[in-house]
Amino acid sequence: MHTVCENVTVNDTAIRALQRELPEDACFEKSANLFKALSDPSRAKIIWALNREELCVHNLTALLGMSQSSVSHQLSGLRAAGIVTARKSGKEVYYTLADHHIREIFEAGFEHAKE
Amino acid sequence: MHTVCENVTVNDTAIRALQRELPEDACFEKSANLFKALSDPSRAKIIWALNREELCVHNLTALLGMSQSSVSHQLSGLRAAGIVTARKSGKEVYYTLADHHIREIFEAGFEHAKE
DNA sequence: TGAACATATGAACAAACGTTCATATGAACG
DNA sequence: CGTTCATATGAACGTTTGTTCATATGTTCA
Repeated sequence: MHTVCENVTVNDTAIRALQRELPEDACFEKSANLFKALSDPSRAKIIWALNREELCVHNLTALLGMSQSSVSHQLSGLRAAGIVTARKSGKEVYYTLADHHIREIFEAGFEHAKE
Repeated sequence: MHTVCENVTVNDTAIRALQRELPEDACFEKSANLFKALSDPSRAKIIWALNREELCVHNLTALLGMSQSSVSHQLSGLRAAGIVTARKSGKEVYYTLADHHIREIFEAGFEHAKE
């Protein structure tokens, strides 16, 4: 039997109880992927901006001082992750946040970050 | 003058207005760092477990099927990021989530991730 | 003190990431 | 058509990240 440190509040059986509740690995991966989308300053800027209004790639580029290529690459990742949706209008492609959960999670983290 | 794609809803002056509201880079970095702490499956597991109860390193190791070293390294990062706090008791060190904001943000993202 | 246990930490390494550069696609308009 | 503008995409590159292995620190107890 492997050794597990014994103490008053948590013992082996408590661990086993927790283990039965432990969600599947896939859950943790999905959740991690969601947070990963928000875990880079450039993406955070993009998301902050899209949380204000629908914007096209050029707008984001001009607003955030990033290169067009970088913005485009990041948007492509965000779209693949289901964070943003794209709407094509002539030459331009307009992006928006995909749903209100994203807004809420981002806002909660962003507000918390500035103490 | 640089070119910005013109259209009905977003024009140059709207971009400039947004730009004035744009938070400082440091804000985005802090926010990104917060989300980064939640953006890895291993850390997500650790945080999920600590969201249930205070646990020592060995407990986490046994519960999550990770190596002791890996758990320790991750906890050290999470502590540096202010996500968890440590309490020493004899040989063991017990970890807890640092505050309720972390709980709420993690729970919101975790719940959203499983649709 | 010395052995056993719990945790921390440094070096090494492969994998993932974010940017840039160059170029491709595709729409608008003369 | 050909040019210009908006966006996408692939390759290359340096950086960051997460894990492992080995070892160090520190505590308990005989």
